Amino acid sequence: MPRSRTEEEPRSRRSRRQQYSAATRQALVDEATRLFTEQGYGATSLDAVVAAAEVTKGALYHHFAGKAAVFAEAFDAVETRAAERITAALDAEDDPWDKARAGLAAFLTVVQEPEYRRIVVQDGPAVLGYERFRESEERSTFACVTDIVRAVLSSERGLQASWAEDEEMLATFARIFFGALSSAGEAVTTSADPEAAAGRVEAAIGLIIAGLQALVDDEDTRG
Amino acid sequence: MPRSRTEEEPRSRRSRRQQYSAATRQALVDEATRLFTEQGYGATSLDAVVAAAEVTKGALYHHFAGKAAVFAEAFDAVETRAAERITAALDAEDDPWDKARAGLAAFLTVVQEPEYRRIVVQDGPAVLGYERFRESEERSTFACVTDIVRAVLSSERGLQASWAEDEEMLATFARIFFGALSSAGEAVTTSADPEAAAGRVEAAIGLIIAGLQALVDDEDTRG
DNA sequence: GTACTCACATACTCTGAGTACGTACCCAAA
DNA sequence: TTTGGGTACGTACTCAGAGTATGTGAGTAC
Repeated sequence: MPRSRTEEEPRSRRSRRQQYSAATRQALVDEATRLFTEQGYGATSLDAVVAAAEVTKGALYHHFAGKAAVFAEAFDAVETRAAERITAALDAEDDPWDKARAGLAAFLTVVQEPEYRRIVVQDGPAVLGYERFRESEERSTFACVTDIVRAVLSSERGLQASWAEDEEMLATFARIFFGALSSAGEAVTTSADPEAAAGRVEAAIGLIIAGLQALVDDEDTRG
Repeated sequence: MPRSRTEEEPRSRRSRRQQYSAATRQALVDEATRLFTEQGYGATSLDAVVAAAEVTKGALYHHFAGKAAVFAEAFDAVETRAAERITAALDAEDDPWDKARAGLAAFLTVVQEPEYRRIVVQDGPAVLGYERFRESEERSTFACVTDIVRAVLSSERGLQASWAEDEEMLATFARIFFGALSSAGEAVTTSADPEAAAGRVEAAIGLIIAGLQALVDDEDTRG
């Protein structure tokens, strides 16, 4: 039994008009994401986007400030999905080192996807500007890496050296690992044998981590 | 005493006209580099470039295939200079570990310069395409890192584990360190206190390397 | 029902990349 | 010295595409 129209409607908060509007906006973002991924930002015209979404430029400029704003929306969506997937992989593990391994694998998977590679890695910095690019990164994928590093450093079986409590040193380590993983992911993607390349990356990262553990062990044994 | 004009002129290979032409081309590249650095690729019009170089679009399109070709020329120049500077820093050292330290410092310096940040890091991938971007990188700065890693791995005081001879593993390590350094350089640049940030980066990288050495030492002591 | 507003569509402007073509000057051969 | 040709530009254009101004019709509130 529907309530009075004058009050707020809890079942469907948004009016029909608002729902249509949201659908139009979503269609624009979806088609833009697809075209940006296939052709890149520069080679994609807004005419092509609005044609694919079956609307006109008027609709696009009603919802967005301009071409860059559409891209920003697509960019955020892709980055958010990427971060969510990595986070999900992390949440499936309890042990910090298992988290690290799972996160590494998830990261390597994500950075190989066309949407992420084209929109985030290739066009992101140029279109959004490096500053804004970095901010988005900081909130999503980089945050994942920071979580992993923090988990490893603070675990009982982890690295307990004095620099583990230094927040800035932690950020530095996270930044270094993040760059290493991004670059490594690129190497995996462009490799002729991605499986083998991923194995080498995991082995190399594993060695680096084992090395850090060895340092801690040496400290422990010496007192 | 000038020779016959019909023969080749060894002292000045290029005719006056060719010299003028080369100067025009160079002026275009120089001004384009400056404007691309200041405003970015997208916001820089070719009209602004030719105006700054005091020529017309006819001259530009005589020398270059288009806007992207001008950028590619500027890009290559910036990357080449960066690689030369890092190489010079490496050549000043003999010991592999000193090379690594000097190379790290040189790398961190280079990636902080506006030309490199804007043209290579920010706009390079989008304008040239990731494929071509990677190829240029491979020949210049990434080659420097590979040299460092190779030197360290093959030195007597270096890491002599079995994976040191594996070329693909070497490339993987180089790729990882390269990404780590690039990302770390970014962190240094955007830091409020770049000096301190650079110190943290060098400390963190130093720890990672020390960890790898510790692994080798353990192997040695055990047999 | 009526006035009002939001969500678009249409038709335009305008910047900037790329092109077609004209021209002056250098250089080599006659 | 002349002449012919090719190079190195300059000039004037086209055209695609981003952004804008304004019209309009379907909701929505009262």
